[in-house]
Amino acid sequence: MTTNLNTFTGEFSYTVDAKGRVNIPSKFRKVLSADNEDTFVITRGMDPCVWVYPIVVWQNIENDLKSLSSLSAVNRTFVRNTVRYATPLTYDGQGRIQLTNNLINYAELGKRTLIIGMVNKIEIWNPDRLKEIDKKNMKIDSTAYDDLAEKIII
Amino acid sequence: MTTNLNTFTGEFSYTVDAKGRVNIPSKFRKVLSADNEDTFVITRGMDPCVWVYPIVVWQNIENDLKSLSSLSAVNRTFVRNTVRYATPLTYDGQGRIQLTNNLINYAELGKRTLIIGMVNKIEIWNPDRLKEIDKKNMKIDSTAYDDLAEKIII
DNA sequence: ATAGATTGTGGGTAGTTGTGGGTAATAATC
DNA sequence: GATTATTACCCACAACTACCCACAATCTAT
Repeated sequence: MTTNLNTFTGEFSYTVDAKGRVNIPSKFRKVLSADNEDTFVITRGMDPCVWVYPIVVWQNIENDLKSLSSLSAVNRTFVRNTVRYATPLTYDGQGRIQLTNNLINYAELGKRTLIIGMVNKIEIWNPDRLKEIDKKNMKIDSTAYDDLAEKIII
Repeated sequence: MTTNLNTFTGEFSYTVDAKGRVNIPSKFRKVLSADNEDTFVITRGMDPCVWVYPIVVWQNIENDLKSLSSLSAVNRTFVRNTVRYATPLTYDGQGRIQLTNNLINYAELGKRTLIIGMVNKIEIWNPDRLKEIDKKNMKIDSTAYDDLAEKIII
């Protein structure tokens, strides 16, 4: 395969079982670089969903955060809000990760979930919540997209 | 797992028992480097909470403090306030540390506490105090926060 | 088209973790 | 020096978690 490592695309439908476990799509597991050692970091997304980072991607974020001095109140708040809900975890023999109750509640996850590749991370959604957000975003002024168009050639 | 050593993330709810002991979450103990020899330094946080450093991380802070000349009154005050309440301690067979009364009073800790990983250190909070600070920080001038968010891509 | 491998889902079990309390050793007080 | 208070170490147990096995559905390859 020639796809970029640690890069995720596509949408998949999976179930959260009674123990709070979800499968990471096999396609995603296959593009993980070996130095991840089957480990992710899960945390709150900016939208009401769960964000899943390969550990090597997350470690870059951590290293950036380490450079911020706690003498500044803004820095303290930023670090706290960023890492507060972040949990590292390895997937089991069946390729599943164990979600935390905190994150299940935050993203209002039920049995059926949508798992979406977001290039450098993965999102886990309650399908209904995603539909709501999609509808809301339809109304985004298209000039916002125009700004992006200058940066990204698609 | 490949997680960074002496690096803490996540939020956990624990109890302070009648003897003033709190558990250090097992996930935190597991990422401690061996040269810590199960030892932390606890001290006053800049916010109303207790800060817990792995001893090897604290030693770096001490070294930085040594570089500050005592000719400056600001330096003297800063050094004094930083190390004044710092106490080294090891955790017991069950992974608990014994808090000092001074710090319990300062952070107004009751039975229920929140333990938060702050990357290079750990914070122990009274949940109510943290809620207050969270609320206050909502109103923080967001330009400083946005500057940070541009530097650190999450 | 069929056999074999892979993948998603469910459940059981043994070990770990959080919490409480007890006892011995140490320190403090009179 | 005797008594009390404080601290350190050990044991117990319930709740939880990680790991293992099972199996049906899907995909792959010959």
